[in-house]
Amino acid sequence: MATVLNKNKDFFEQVYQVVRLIPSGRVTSYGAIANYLSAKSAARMVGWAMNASHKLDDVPAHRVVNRVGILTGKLHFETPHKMAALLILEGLLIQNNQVINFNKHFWDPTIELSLG
DNA sequence: TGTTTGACTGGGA
DNA sequence: CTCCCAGCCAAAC
Repeated sequence: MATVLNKNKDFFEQVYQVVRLIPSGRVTSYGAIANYLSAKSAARMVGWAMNASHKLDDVPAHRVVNRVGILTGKLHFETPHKMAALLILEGLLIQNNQVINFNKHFWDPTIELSLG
């Protein structure tokens, strides 16, 4: 089963569904989500979608960082330190706005959701 | 209806 | 190694 998601929904909703599947203590990148949804494109759209996810409380946007593991979206949270704080509570190490051992905690939807 | 922007990414200089 | 540029595509103006 390659698609646990409802592709009939809007692009934004597709992004939300993937983000909701990210386990606690794990992180992924905008590009990874974009790659899983519409094949290697619109990484920016994922970020744009997250911007509209504020109204939703089920979308752990703090688990989505850029390809290097930097919390680029922290400034869009309620408070700048909110994003890092949430990740730290989940057992991650944040230093200099960046996730330590990012590759170790990286959660790739293309892998995690296709092999399942 | 056309232009600008953006929580990104990869490649080149 | 750091800095710059082009591509990506939907929403906002």
